[in-house]
Amino acid sequence: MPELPEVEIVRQSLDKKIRGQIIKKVIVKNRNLRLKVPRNFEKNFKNQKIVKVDRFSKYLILYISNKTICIVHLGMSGTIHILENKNKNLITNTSFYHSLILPKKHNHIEIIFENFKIIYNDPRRFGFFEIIKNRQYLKKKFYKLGPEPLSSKFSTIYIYSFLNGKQKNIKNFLLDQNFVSGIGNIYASEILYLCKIKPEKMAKYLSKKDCQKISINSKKVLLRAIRKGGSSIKNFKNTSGKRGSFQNEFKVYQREGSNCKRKKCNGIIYRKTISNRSSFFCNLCQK
DNA sequence: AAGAGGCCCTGATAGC
DNA sequence: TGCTATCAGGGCCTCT
Repeated sequence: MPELPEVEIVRQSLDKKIRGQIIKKVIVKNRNLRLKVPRNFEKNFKNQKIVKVDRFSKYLILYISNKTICIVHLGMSGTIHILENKNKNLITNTSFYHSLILPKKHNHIEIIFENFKIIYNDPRRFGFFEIIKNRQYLKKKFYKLGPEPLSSKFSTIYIYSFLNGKQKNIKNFLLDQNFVSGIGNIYASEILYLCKIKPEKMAKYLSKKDCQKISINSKKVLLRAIRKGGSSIKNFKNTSGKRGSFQNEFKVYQREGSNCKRKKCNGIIYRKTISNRSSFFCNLCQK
């Protein structure tokens, strides 16, 4: 569910809240996430300090004082909530993913600190928590993934040479984490709109200029989304104004049947299923 | 090797 | 009201 900007917003608020804090206890209520939560998971955290909350692509990386690393992936429906001790009903709303009311079901993991606890909620259970004992393994795990779209490695040359001769549409490539890591279904559509490239265009037909547009617009869209606090699609009940607002700026995503936002374009936004995922695009200005 | 498709899971919504 | 079908922001595995 969350793409790079949303995970980054969670990272920022989580780091602010738990960096330097000591974990009193961990409770796992359901181990059946996408990866089975291991038996020694709780023990690994007890009385340890959170050194830092980092991120690569859509993965959160928790550095623990005992030199282990906890990787968290939110999957499609994972959310993190912060529950303060003083007032059992108060949930700190530090990012768009935090609702003021804790969901009743699917609260799978609790990490308890002295004055508050963080709760991992995930109805679909596509997310996971993984403990990593050495950094070499972490490197190995991320090594096979493509560069982040925000990094300088995601350059015109990289894109052009990677896609050279590839018999697959560009939309699929933007979702392919081995090509570029962190873009998901919403931002893939938004990026291609800004590039004026239709999602079904075969990668091998992209010019260098197209690749340059992809490099530039990926950064542009994602950075703006981060500044706007990410995109909040689900309407949480009783959330404060701290939800993300990038959904208000979508040019194509979920705008099927609406007019193209480009001033001189009379196009209509279409939705088409490509490889089992929805793609949104303007029928006129994206070629 | 590259590319297509199925699958993991629950919940919200639309249509009959 | 209650059924069924479809869709949802991800990523892995298998088959060709």
